[in-house]
Amino acid sequence: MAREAAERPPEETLSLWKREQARLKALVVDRDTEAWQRDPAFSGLQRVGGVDVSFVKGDRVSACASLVVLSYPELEVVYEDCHMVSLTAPYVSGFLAFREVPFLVDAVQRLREQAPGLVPQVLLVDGNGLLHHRGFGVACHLGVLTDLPCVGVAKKLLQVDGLENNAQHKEKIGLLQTGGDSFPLMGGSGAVLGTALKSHDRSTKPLYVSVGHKISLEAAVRLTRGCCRFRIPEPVRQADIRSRDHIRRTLGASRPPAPKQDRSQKVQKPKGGSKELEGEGRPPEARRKAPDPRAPRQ
DNA sequence: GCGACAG
DNA sequence: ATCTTGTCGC
Repeated sequence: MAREAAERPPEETLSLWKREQARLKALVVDRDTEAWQRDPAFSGLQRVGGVDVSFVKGDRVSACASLVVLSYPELEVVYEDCHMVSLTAPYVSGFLAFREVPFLVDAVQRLREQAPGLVPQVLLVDGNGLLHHRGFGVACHLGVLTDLPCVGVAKKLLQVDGLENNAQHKEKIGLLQTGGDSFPLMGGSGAVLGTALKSHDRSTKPLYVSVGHKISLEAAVRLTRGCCRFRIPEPVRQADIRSRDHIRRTLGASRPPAPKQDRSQKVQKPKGGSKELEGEGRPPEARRKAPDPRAPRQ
């Protein structure tokens, strides 16, 4: 039971998945469709969503899918939905959507039913959009299935279509100066597949932003930048933090004995109902608003 | 056998 | 993805 969530799918399944990706790819809209996307200050944008799926260590099928909605430009969480799910597909590079997207679509559906007024105007997705083996990453997949504008935000460069995380690439990264600086990721065909973005002043590793659905790459990059308090855009970061928290709470009660790790030295647990973290430990120049997302000065 | 490999 | 403590800096 549920072995399919752990084993690599047979080639036949991958073929079917590729056909599905090709079919849905024809429905992707890679340009701005909303008025706020064209506005220099994104005026009209009020809600940005973030999705993520966290996993249970040592369990190949249990996971927590989360969808959060943040106000813009304040970036405060106004909606949260964490749901434990049973995975049916394994992770295979290039097919991430078949593992995670069904649960994210479910979450969007629940939101549409329970709080239509809080449905986000755009979703930031952990993963790639057009920057993908077949030009149809998880951000495109979720966008097409929900008809919501989506942006792909990956933490690592997916090396496809000639893109490589080599010395030259690292050199360009080193040239990025301040938050908002970026450079295009050009595929072998000459088409720009995405953008490497320094999401804030002190961040060594860039974010790899690409179009998911119903948004232009330029707006996608500006929006991502506008959602960053730290390196990871707040919507995705909150979705991640909360889904992991949900797992801890859910597992904490129904989990065997703690493996009793004996560090015959130091180490002591806080042990209070302390909830630490969660954005309040922010830098000196704490912001009330997101950084001005207007086009990079150059 | 070796390198790659979003999450 | 997951595990994991401290540590250095603003």
